Amino acid sequence: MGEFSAEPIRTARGAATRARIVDAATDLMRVQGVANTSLDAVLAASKASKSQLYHYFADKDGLVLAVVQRQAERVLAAQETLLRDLASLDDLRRWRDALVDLSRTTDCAGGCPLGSLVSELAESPQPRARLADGFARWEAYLVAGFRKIRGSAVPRPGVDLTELATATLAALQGGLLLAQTTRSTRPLELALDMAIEHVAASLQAPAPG
Amino acid sequence: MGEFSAEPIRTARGAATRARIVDAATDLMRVQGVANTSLDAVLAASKASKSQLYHYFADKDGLVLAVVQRQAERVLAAQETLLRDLASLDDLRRWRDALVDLSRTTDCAGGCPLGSLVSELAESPQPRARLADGFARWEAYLVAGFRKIRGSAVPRPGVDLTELATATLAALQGGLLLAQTTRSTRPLELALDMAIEHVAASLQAPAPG
DNA sequence: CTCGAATTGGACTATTTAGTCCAGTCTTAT
DNA sequence: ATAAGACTGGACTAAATAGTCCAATTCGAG
Repeated sequence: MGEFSAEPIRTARGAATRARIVDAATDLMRVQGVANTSLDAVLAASKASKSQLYHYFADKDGLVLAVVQRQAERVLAAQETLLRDLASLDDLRRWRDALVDLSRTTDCAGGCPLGSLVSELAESPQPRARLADGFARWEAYLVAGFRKIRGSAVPRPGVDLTELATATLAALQGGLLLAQTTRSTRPLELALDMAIEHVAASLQAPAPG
Repeated sequence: MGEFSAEPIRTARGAATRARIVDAATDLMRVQGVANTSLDAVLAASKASKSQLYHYFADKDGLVLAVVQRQAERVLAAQETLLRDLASLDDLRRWRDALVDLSRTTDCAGGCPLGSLVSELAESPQPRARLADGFARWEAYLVAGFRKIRGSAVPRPGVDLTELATATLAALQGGLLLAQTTRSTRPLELALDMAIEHVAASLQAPAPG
């Protein structure tokens, strides 16, 4: 308990083995869920052995923790790319379109790789904390973008960019969840459009009067 | 496969047994997840025997299907009560407050009883279809409320009440997911406030000019 | 009451699963 | 080169789990 792995890594070979296991587990748990992915399946997919797995992880919970971390890194890296140059509302709309396209190409299956982990892991303290951290970093990317969108305009009083990002991320997550359920990108489109309108209205100059 | 249960129910006693099993399974799967709830645990909680379970359900998938149905009924009954008399934006805000309070009293744990089932079951056709149906009925309640809010006002062109309901439900689901992750009701509040503003703006008379 | 059908109890099986263990191989630093 | 220790292969165990089976009990209609 409390350790990230049973043993620290001493060699590059060991690090590669560990990464191979985590990557395979991340892929499998993404499509099958955490509880439905057995360690044997992970070992088969990563061509590793039992002793390798238990050399690097204390138990399945330890592996799951690493998987959460890995999935967060994947999602955040993708989002960082999409959001890095965000500087206008049109850029935000292009971000929306990219997410919708991404969802469409996977037939809306799977939902958000990070969001899907929540219902299975949110009652376990350590995974929950890492998921929360992942979402917080995601929000930070949005906040940075919103700041650039607002630019040098007069800040509208009472508008908190962090809260704007939280609402936007909620719309995204809920949109993906409904898209996954209905197998249609429409809920995602509607939710993100609502969020973008909300951002646009909030970043405008104070209403006259 | 394809059957709701292994056997039709012939007596009231049998119906009661079946209901007892489904209720216990629904409770357990709500807090532990579907995959992490064993049939033995369901039987212990419902004080039923193996043969009773397999008399009424073909297999675990059959039971899960009944659980999805049951959970949808529970959630929709609660929402129907909350949304039945919805006729104004202030009523909508009270609905928001009720959901936030509900989330707070459970310490934001568990998320939405229906939404939490999505990530575990959305890749199985029958459960997914029932979840989609549940969300559709939920949206219908919202649409009915929005129609009353709009009342006899001039309909703003291009506003689809169904789309408004979808976006609102997405905000709710995403808000609950983030609330569950961060153990704070704040994301839920922000997401629902955004949705309500969006509804208010959409149901207003067409902007002048 | 009585028979056939519905219902029930619970032992039993086959499989899967997480986790253990140890002997053996590779790496690295000296 | 060589020893210490990192790393690996895979057999093994104990527990949990889904699902089977049949004898026993209860119910409802006549």
